[in-house]
Amino acid sequence: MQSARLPKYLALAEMLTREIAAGHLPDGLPLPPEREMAANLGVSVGTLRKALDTLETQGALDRVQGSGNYVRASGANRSVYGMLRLEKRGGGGLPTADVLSVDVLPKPARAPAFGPSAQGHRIRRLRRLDDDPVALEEIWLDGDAALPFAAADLKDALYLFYKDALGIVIARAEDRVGVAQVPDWRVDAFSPAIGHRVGYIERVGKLADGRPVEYSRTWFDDTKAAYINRI
Amino acid sequence: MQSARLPKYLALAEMLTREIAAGHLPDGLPLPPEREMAANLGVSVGTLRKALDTLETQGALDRVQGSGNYVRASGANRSVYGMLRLEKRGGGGLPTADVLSVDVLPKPARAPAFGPSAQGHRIRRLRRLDDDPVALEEIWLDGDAALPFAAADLKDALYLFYKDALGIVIARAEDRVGVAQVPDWRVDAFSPAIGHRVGYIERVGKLADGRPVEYSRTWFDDTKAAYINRI
DNA sequence: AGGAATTTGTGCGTATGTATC
DNA sequence: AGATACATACGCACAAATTCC
Repeated sequence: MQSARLPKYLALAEMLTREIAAGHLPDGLPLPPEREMAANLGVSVGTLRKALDTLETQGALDRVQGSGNYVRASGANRSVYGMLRLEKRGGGGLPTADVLSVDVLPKPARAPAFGPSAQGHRIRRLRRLDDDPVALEEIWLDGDAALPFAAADLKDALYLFYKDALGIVIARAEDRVGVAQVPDWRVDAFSPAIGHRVGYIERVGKLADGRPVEYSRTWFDDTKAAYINRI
Repeated sequence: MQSARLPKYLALAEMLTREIAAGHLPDGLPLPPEREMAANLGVSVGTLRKALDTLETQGALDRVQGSGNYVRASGANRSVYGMLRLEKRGGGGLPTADVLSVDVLPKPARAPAFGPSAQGHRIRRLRRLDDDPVALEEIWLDGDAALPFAAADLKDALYLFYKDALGIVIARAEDRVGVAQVPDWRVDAFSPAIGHRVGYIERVGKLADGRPVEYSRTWFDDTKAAYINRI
């Protein structure tokens, strides 16, 4: 059961979000008219509009009838997207993810603090770039926000789920980058075997007021993907 | 400056939400196929789909490809929609609202408790049914959640704003229904004059755990609208 | 001030893909 | 395997808001 091809409008939205997050489209920049833009991108206006709608709900775009579409590259967008950013070794790559499991469990023993609760929500994902599996990821959210959520809620864009459903906006983060052993819950699609040493990132995500709310660990196949920290 | 006509797809979404909230469309009910439904309602499939998309993001509908659209009338939907529910005297009516002001102020003196802060966010609205002004409404949210929001964020569907932007889901509420004088901030469109006695509702909205977070007062023109408490 | 041009929003119809039954 | 039903994608026409002259 392999991750289905991403619809064109979502691929477009991801691409545009990436361009904005990377600073290639500066804040306030008016995009070309939709018809023109659609022609340049080789898609219909309707498809482009669905992508732009997605950007707008992310807060990355202002759409003004009669005027134009304006980039909003302010703070949150960039850092939220920057969260756990992976790229292909040559750069780029369309990010997707398969959610492997979602559970509520006691927090892991050696984890840094990320909220008051003793429980945490654990999400495990297989991350892909251009459909190629490149990393395993384990994300912990503090259990105090007793929001029930299912794997179905967690689509490709996790940062969207954070912002829209949970109201969480990760403003800052601290990373520790190193090497670690592939965990024992590795899945078949991910190449490196259990116990092998691979690139490893440990991250604590914090709200604007500094409170830590998220803890994540990522094991990546560094023959395929590179980790880029843009925050 | 009168409230603009609601687009067809939003009017449809409101109508369907209302039907679900009222219990006319029970939980689990499969809707007719989209083409058939669109034909019955006299709209195009695309327009219907935009409305159904809205319902899905509200959590009031499950859309399953190849299978059908299924009503989800569980808890939150109904009570959230039931919040401050007004209908025309004959029943029904398409609800909209003009936001008059949004401020942060000390909480009113004789208000019941609704959160720890001494400050509150006050929202004043003119509520309409089928564009006809039927009620004045004043909503207070606890000021502790220091979420800045502007009038632009408060569209017709306040319950959507609560859920999506603030993460607040009103699970229960206590009402006091009676008669009171029209407040001194009455606007011209609302018929009864300041000081006249009209239908009045005072409500405290509570989270699932019982904590009060919202306090509202509504003065309604009971020659035009009736108050329906469905919780 | 006002009208024309530009640009996004809404709505419709249709064809094709894909998941489910 | 076939039928059914939702998902995606395209294209067009008109409305509404803004901008420009």
